[in-house]
Amino acid sequence: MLNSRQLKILQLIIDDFIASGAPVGSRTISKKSALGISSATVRNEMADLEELGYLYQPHTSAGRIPSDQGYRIYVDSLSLDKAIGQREKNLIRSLLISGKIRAEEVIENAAHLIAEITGLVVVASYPGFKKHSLSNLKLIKISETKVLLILISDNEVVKNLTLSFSGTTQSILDEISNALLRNLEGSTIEDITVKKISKLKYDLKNYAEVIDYLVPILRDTMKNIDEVEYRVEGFDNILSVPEFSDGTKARRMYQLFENKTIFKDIFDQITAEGIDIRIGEENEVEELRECSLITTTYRYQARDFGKIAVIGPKRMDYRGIISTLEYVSNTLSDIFSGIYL
Amino acid sequence: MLNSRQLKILQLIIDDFIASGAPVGSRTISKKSALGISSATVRNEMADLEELGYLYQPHTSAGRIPSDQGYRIYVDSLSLDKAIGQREKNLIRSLLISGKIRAEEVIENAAHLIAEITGLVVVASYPGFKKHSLSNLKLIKISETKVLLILISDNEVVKNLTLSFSGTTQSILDEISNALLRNLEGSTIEDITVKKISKLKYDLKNYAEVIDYLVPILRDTMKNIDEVEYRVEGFDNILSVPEFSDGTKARRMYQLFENKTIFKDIFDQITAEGIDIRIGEENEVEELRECSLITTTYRYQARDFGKIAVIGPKRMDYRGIISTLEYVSNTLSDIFSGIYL
DNA sequence: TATTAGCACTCAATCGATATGAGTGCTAAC
DNA sequence: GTTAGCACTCATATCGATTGAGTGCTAATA
Repeated sequence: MLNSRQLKILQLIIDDFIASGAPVGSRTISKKSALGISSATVRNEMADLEELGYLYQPHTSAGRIPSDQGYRIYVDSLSLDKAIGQREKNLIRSLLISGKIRAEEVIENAAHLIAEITGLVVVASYPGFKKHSLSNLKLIKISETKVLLILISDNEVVKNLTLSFSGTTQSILDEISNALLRNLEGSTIEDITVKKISKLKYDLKNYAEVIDYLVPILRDTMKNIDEVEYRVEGFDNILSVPEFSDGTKARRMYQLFENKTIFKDIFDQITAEGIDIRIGEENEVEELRECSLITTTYRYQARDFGKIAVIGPKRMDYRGIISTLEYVSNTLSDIFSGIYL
Repeated sequence: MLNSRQLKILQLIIDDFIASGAPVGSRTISKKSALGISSATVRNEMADLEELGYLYQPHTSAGRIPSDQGYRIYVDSLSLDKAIGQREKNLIRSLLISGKIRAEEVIENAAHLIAEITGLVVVASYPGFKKHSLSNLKLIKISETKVLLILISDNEVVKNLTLSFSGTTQSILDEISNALLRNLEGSTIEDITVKKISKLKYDLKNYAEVIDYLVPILRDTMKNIDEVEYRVEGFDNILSVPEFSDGTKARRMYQLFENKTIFKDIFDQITAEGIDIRIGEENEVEELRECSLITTTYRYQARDFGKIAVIGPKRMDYRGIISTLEYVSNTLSDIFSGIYL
């Protein structure tokens, strides 16, 4: 479709636009390119590229701006060789392997780091929970009226739930905990049903009354476990991006990031491993139609995938972001596979 | 210092400025006031009020804007009768007593609600931890290499800490947990020292080796417990306030709210119970010099106080905010004193 | 046939001059 | 003490002219 000179020109225009944010004129390209081509020739090519839908003019006498299609060609033709150097890689690696033990903290670190490097907003998902099997469980007395339920999945995710539950002692709770664990260990968390919990009564005949009281409370509480949680880092970066710095837009963005269900939808759509790029209108989510979204997956333990997304204006440094994201997600996969423990 | 007419005029000017955000002229006040006074008279009074430092003009031919001192007089002279009606009170009460069990959730709810009502940013502190005594403790195995330490204070705050700790079983951990609790129960959390933990060795001679291994890990982890944590709600509101909606200012604000140590300082300064109002330059924190900060305390259990602050432009609805804040904090005190359980 | 120089044309952005009007301060009269 | 009246100030809005970056088209050139 595009000959190599057209592609070259398109790339130069987009590079320039990403850097400057202003429509790019033919003279700029004529001077920049090593093609030895006059501005008039560039103009002709530009007119062709516009006809093909890769560029457009905000008004007649202005330069060209890339369309979503233009960005798409540009991104697809990017070579990522040496987009980030060994020094940056070493820095990233050393910052991520910083002795944090909890997976959540490692992920927050990673998201924060990417936000710093890219100057954009980063959303990261924590490892899943409900589809994993229960590996440990404990009931702990908080006060006369409250009990804490700790659930641990086999992918090492910890959940705290508080139950309204009076008139018991820690030693009773310990016995119940042990019995519950014996009965439930290995079931996936979403499979823990009233039926399974109720079996406990046979196991702990002495506490039948307590169990009857506990069962409905447990069931209600388990329903409220969130499947996946998200972390947003670097929101303030977007406030410096001219495209979003006006109050109304910034506010809409903030509300977008507050609404975690949207990110469930976004992440659920992305099934392929590796880098996924959505430019402008390619985003199904209305609110992101003016943005580009670059997502990557990292492997968390054997079967689980976590996701990290960078969100910013379409005018972003795709090369650098893709490389950074790839490198960070690989490092995370390494960390979670236990290589650095 | 001020006669009653001057005070009345000052109040009218500030009311108008709070509503409109634009400098207030003499004609506006002359028409509005029921004083039956001409604009010329108002101008004379305004000139006096300016001389006294309660008003100023952004430029010669503009109306007046209240100074920090002006706001101070205004706020001190506010009557709060019926600032919020019974209907609003009932609504607030019913939304707060919504069956949430965890104190953190109740506080988040409250902060969110205040942010909604006031249209401003709300910062709330969670109950303290370190100065309270330990009431329960449990070590729970997460994986071959990780152990979860749960600490519960007598004011019902729960902390999770993850330790890097291999080669043990849950039943050993249970024994250690029980022994630890026996030794430490009742000590305040900040008083838990290596010495106290080390005593364990006499208690659990069989596990001396495990204890030796555990002690330094425990000590390091305990050091990293945050004393107080904060919740920020309604940041997006500030993006709609003209005074802050430009990108740079909004960003600085965001970073202010991200930096939780600043709120430790701010809250620590406020020692009195009840409502505390800081207007503009009255704030010690540089970043809040263009804002007003209204803080209130609620009683959390017997000895503990939590704090909630509303932050916004000096041009804010003091009457409504103070009343809302007072009502919410009283309701929280009631909830935490157990009245609604 | 592809390239380019040249030129007329477009249009956002900038600038300066002018007008508008909200609001003041002062004075003199009530 | 209050107020009508008036001159004055100054931010803001308006309008026309200018500028300049950039285009599209045409005709000449390689």
